[in-house]
Amino acid sequence: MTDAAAVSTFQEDLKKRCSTCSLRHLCLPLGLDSDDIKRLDDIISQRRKVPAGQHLFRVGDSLRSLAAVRTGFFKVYELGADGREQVSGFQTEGDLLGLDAISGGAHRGSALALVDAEVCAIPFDRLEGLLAEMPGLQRRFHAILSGTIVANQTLMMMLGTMRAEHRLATFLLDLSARLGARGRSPTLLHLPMSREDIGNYLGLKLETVSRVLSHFRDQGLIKVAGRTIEIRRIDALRALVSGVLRH
Amino acid sequence: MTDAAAVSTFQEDLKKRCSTCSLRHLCLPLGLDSDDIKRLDDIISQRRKVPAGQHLFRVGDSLRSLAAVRTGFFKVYELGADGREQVSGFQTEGDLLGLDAISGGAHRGSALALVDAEVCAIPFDRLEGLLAEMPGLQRRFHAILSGTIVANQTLMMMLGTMRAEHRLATFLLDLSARLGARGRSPTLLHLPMSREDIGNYLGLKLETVSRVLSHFRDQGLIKVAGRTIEIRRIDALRALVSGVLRH
DNA sequence: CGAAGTATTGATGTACTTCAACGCCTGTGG
DNA sequence: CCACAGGCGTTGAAGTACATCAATACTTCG
Repeated sequence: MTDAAAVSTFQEDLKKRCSTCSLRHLCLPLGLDSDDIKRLDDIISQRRKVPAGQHLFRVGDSLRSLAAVRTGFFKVYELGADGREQVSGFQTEGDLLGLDAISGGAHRGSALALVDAEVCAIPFDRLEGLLAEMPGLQRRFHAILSGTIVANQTLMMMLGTMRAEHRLATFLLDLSARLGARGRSPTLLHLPMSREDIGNYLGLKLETVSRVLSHFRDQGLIKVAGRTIEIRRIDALRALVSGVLRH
Repeated sequence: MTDAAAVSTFQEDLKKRCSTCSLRHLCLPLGLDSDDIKRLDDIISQRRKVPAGQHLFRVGDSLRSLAAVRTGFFKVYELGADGREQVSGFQTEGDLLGLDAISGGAHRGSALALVDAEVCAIPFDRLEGLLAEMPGLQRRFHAILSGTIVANQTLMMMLGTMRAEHRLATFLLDLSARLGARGRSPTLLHLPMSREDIGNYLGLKLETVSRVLSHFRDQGLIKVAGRTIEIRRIDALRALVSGVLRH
């Protein structure tokens, strides 16, 4: 077996592991050699189950590990000065949790499992060591951090300028795209969070969320059955967001 | 001269350089040795002037360098699908520009100098190389990226839940704190941006910004003279934000 | 089944927007 | 020097999108 073939085999092996571990976006395609793969594998092989309703971490917990979501759904929220809750995001398969804790060393928010979930724990100190030695991984990690900044800015734009309908449409399309990218149905969504959580995330009240969903349903854009939503006319939702049907 | 003393001297030297270069937050305190300092110094020593009204970069420009603001004031904004502008932040002395471009390699927004400005350019490929070799610098850089995420989440919370008065108060306090941390007056603010820019950033219309500022003025919280604002009762602004005077 | 949490829908209230008029400042040309 | 134009900011009046309050239905689970 040639070296190249050996590397290739190892990469295939890693791909499988990462696939089951929902770490595709971190692991691939990095151009790793076999040693690198072993060491990365050691680090990311720790797993942890989090039952529905339990926290993966809470505000103030010190950062030991980042977590990559393998299965399930998390809600990350913060508490304002006056105790009000603010949902800052929903994480599912393939998403990383804990990035906000890198600055400061302690978690800024709490991560609650909305359904039974499993995560891969990535000890941060060991990851830092690997980053220094693996330029491809370093680049990928920076891209993830930067990508999180971009995603937040997109949400900011939404909260700053969009009307309720646009917000909901954007939310549904974003979820659809993320689930689709992970091999799930992009049209049949099982939202594990309440209307109130959605509203909180989008800067709306739960009644408004409900009303807008009903409105979409009446227009034939979606089909609503409790927390299961089927997107029927994704093109129309996109048109709504991009302003073609504005006003 | 002992090694320790040599290092200390070099750090002092770096501190001076970085101070003039507004890079204190990147350079210190890292525990660098003399070689490291030289190499970092090489990288960050490139400067560039940007006259008022000109762009440092525009959407789509490929990322060559990050930029640390030395003097002046920038507005970073993006264009939505329908062409509407969305201001995503104001950067001044000591702030880094271009972090959102790390993922994707191209700038997601445009950076416009609101007044004559000067920046230090930090070639990104060379910075990446240094990060791999300098653990302290790597950690600091990750902290900055993560800190940007946190700052954006704070803004998100603001846009999602706060009322107009709270937004303006938060905006003024944030600006005051940032300027104060860089040795400028925390109470006498020269805002180089228009009311429209402020409103855009905060998710409000320019008339609302004007009204709220007038309201603050009538309450004796601030003194307004065009784009110069003097904070007179910073405690009252803080109380407003923290919800003590809610409703 | 009953109870509690969650979702939908309606009626009313309000914070912010929109539309509009006017004042202030800066620069430009006669 | 004054006249006038064009930006920017302030203030008022009317409109609207969303919040709030409230009643009813659905869903889940002991």
